[in-house]
Amino acid sequence: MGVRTLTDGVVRRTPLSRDRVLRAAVDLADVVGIEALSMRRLAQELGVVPMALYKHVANKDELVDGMVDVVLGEIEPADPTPDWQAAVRRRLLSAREAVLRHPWARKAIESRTRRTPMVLGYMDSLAGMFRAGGFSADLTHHVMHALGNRMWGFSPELFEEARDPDAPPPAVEEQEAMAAEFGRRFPHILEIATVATQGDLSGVGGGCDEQFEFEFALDVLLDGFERLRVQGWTSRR
Amino acid sequence: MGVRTLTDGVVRRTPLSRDRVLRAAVDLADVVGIEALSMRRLAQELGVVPMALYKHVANKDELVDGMVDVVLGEIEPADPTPDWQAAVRRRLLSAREAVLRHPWARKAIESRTRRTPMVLGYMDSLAGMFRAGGFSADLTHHVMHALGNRMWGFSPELFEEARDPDAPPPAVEEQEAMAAEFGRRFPHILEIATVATQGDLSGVGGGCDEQFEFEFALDVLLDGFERLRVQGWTSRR
DNA sequence: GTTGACAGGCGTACACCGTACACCTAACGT
DNA sequence: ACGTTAGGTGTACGGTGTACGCCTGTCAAC
Repeated sequence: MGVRTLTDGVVRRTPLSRDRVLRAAVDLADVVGIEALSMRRLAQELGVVPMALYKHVANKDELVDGMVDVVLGEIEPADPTPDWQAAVRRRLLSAREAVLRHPWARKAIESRTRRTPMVLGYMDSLAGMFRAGGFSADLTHHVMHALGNRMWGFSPELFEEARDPDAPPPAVEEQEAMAAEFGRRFPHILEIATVATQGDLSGVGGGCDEQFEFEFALDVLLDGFERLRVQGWTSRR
Repeated sequence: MGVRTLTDGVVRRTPLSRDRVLRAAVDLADVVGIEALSMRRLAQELGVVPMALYKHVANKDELVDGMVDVVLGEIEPADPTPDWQAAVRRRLLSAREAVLRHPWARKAIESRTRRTPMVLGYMDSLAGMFRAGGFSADLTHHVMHALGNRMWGFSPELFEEARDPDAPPPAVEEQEAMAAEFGRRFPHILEIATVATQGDLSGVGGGCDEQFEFEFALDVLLDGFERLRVQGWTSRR
């Protein structure tokens, strides 16, 4: 025991803290992905026994909640602008940047159900931007719902690339046969993919410019919102 | 062993099949929720050993894919209408009904990454409705992305009710104190909730009419789409 | 100083999960 | 009559989250 005391006196770990745990979790998830993030793995990364984490985090769900809060903390604060549309747009693109820095954040946000103060704070400030832009509380409410997950800076990936990266590209003839069969069954999707990739079908679905899609949808929504606002839209009740 | 043969001859289970497995999984998930659905539990429900399932389903992911396909099979097929907007609207509301019948479907669809033929078929037919309505392949592409998960008939729940149902309602004074604190930190959300619930704050967030929110957002999008269509919108490339 | 509370890290243990692998058997085409 | 095979069985492995009790270093109060 004396020995332990001695070495303890020399090398002392910086003690854990909720903050250190969350940061480590974020860093780990950035590297290995959210599905490979386990309490055990995280503990190992921190040079600590798994149960030690539970002194700082109630359970894994709360850990993920905290991780989301960390990401949200990276979003630039709202800046006051007379043009609500530009302001909201800028804010959401900033949120998008934060989310894109952490590939796991999308899934984490989608799966979360608890609304932490951080989450509420963000939503509140966003709602405030609409209010300041002249939206009624009523309209603001529905507009927030209409934004949905896009208020976190992402839209669902319709064609998430499930391509196995180290699988060899299939033979040309086989590829053509599959394309033919595909085109017979799903002609419109083929057509869309052809247009989107300018004819290069070698990675159907992987060729979507997600940033463009996000801004496209966002602008459709914001324009629609503005139209409703100027015409004094109100839910009849 | 003779005994076994004898009883086997008398009571013979109807054999498993991929279809029976999927249906049982859907029914089970309807009752216990998707997170309580395990291969073991499902096998038990079917009166079979867990590994037996793997003769009909490659793994759990594929099982869930199949379950989603079952739900998608409940969506009413497209009906040809000159009015693309009404047709799409009707279709998505039908999809919504199917998804609402299976509370787990939302999460399952969100988490799925593989696009089964059934999924592709649905997306293809939806894209076809836009094409038939006069949308260019280009615009159809982006419009599908903009729909996002709403094409499956649901939008993200911003305020999923995390309320513990058997927790006793807090004392009135305590509730008021919390409301006061809440209002100080999140004034706009409080405001919105007040409007949405007509002053009854006894279940903030739980009072949203999801159906209304879905249709509201959908209409904003569809109207925006129509506007882009008539003005001949095209992505400059 | 001594002591006692306590915050925080440790170790063990449990129940559950998905699924690889070997086996056994009933049904069927030849 | 017989080999093949589809489909259900049993066992086992490595992983998960986390409940519970212990042990120790720190620090406030006496």
